Amino acid sequence: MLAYSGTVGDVFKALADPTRRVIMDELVLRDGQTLFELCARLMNVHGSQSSRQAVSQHLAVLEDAGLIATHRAGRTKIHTLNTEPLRSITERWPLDR
Amino acid sequence: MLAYSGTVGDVFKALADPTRRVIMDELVLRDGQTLFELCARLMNVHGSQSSRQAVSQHLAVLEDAGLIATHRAGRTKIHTLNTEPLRSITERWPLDR
DNA sequence: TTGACAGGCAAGTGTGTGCTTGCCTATTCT
DNA sequence: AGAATAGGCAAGCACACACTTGCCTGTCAA
Repeated sequence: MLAYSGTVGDVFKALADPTRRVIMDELVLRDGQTLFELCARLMNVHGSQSSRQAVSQHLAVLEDAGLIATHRAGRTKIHTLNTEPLRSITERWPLDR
Repeated sequence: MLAYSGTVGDVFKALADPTRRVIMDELVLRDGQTLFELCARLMNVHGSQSSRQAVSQHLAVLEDAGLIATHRAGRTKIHTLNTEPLRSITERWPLDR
């Protein structure tokens, strides 16, 4: 039971940023990472140079769009991928013509 | 054989705008429309209030992203939908987990 | 309890983007 | 030929957005 307030447009706006797409890629590789883990992996694995605050704001956008879910574990925050909103894309504009 | 110069990110940026999504919707309903036809239908059918120039610029963005193809017919320009770039979305972040 | 760790909040900045405005080219009709 | 039609080009404006900066809150270890 996921509770996110994103509209359809928020999904596209969220994915319009290249850094946020890389975050999605990284969560596909390893789901359930914290903010610091994501920061380190974005730098080392993906060559991104985003600061912690920048990544944090990107994660907030992705969460508002419903593309990731979060829950706190102690002093860390676990980010989990949710690709379900992407389904509406191919449903809206069918691929087979 | 479609020739468009759009990158992956252009597809998302193109779909991040609500007016452009409505244009896509309208082209699903009735493919191969001209600029003026699209302007009229956006106003009457979809309640949009975009000017001719605004719609024209939106169509250019969609064409750069490879989401529509165009060809001239006399003094009109026919816009044809192409949903193929959308396939890369679900391929990049698979839906079934 | 004190310090380090993980993250959040809010204001300010600079670039990007959607839209308008004004004028231009090309094609069709009478 | 002349006028109307269909669309293009380019400069300017206003707002949105990504990012920084600085400081604050909560959690764990010593």
